[in-house]
Amino acid sequence: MKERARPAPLPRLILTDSVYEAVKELVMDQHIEPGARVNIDQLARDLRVSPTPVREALARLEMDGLVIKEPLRGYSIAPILDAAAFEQLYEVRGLIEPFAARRACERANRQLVTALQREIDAMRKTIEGLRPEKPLGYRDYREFAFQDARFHEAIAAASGNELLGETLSRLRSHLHLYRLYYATGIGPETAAEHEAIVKAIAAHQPEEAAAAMAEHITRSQGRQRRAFES
Amino acid sequence: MKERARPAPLPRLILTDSVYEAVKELVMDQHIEPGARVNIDQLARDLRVSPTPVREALARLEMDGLVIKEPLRGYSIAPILDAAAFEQLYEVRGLIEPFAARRACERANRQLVTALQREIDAMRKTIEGLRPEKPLGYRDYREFAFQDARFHEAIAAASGNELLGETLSRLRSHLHLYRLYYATGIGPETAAEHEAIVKAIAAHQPEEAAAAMAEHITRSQGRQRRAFES
DNA sequence: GTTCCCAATATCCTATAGCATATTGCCGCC
DNA sequence: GGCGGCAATATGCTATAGGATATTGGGAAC
Repeated sequence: MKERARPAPLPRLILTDSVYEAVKELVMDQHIEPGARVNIDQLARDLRVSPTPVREALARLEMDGLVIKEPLRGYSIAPILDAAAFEQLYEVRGLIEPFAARRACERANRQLVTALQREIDAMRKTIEGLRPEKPLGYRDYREFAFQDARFHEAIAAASGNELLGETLSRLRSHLHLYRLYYATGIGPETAAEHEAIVKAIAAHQPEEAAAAMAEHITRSQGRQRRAFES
Repeated sequence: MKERARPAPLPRLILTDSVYEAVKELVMDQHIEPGARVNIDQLARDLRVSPTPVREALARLEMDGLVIKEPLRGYSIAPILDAAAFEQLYEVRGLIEPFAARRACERANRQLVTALQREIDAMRKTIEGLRPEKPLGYRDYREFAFQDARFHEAIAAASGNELLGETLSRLRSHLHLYRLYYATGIGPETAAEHEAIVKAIAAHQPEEAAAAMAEHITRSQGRQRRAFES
């Protein structure tokens, strides 16, 4: 028989998936800075896995635009969004998201409204939980960014067009944008604008919902842009 | 010294990229049918490479949605578009492409117009080159599909928003859609509709360009849908 | 002092071997 | 005759070793 003394280094689902998520978090949480080289063997040792799943994970992340592979030099973390890419991202969001909001409103039911409202409440709770005297940790920004993302994803999913939601989450720059939240400052404006969108959906007014979403995207762009230029 | 008698099995750029393109063509050209299992080792032997680049290529293709990975069963070719996904694809295209056409028209110059016109002429040449008595080979459909794709990509690229073009080409279903061209039938309608778009762009009429593109998408959807239901 | 060349190093890329798990066919049992 | 369990097989997953190439540092020549 064989002895079973191996310490089981990771939770073990599909190793490649675990590595993919792990590296994604590593980048998004600023533990690796943009432009830095990524050594495959080193990363494999750190995560206690073999290089093969690391390679597969990096190949996926390259499709996400989060890392860049140069022919015989290896992988490196993609640079942060520049001003032009930032404007382009919001132009595409401004095109897609109001459309998704209109569709979602046309098909909306009670469940969707309560789910969206629950997300808003959670965000308000996060904001209230912050102590002014205590500096904001990256976990605060992280939580806030996730709540924002979940709200927008829920609307896209409710549009009845799955491809629309996929297209939105594939906007590779979303991941980079997450990093920007660090500088954005967490304010109650986001929750208020979300509230306006939900109100229009609850009233079954598709055009109002689309307009509220467009307004939200524009204002969000303005907030991020201010933080961006500093 | 070392002897150099190795036969150099592939052109050798970056092996992973070559495998990626090779598998993509294999699927798009119907050499592997949807739903079929893909054996990594077998594929590696066929292409005369080691399993590692095959793994990386398949990981990328999974992000494209062209193959599916099941936990401990391996990869298989993604199933063809169903009717719902087909309608969703055209809904998204109908949202994005007229916008791209409007932007491209606003920024258009002489070069763009001539480039687009050249593409249309090439497509007309392809159509005229077909002999009625000779059955259409897959190379004919392939050539036609590529010309159509190049036209749309050129407009998206000219929009001034790179992300718009990337978003469009990332619509994973485009690859699947290519397979549909086999059943669509090649007609002169496509070239004529392209012509209308270019005419609007040449006249610097952004709204007309957007309308012409929207009309083209709708008609294309109708043509494909007919072939789709057979 | 600067530039060019060479060597040493590091890293990626390829290949192969061993392990774990899912699947399939067969046999026995009910 | 149908069903459940078991064993054999196939396949994907992990790990490690060796070869090829780009990069970097030092030394010599100008």
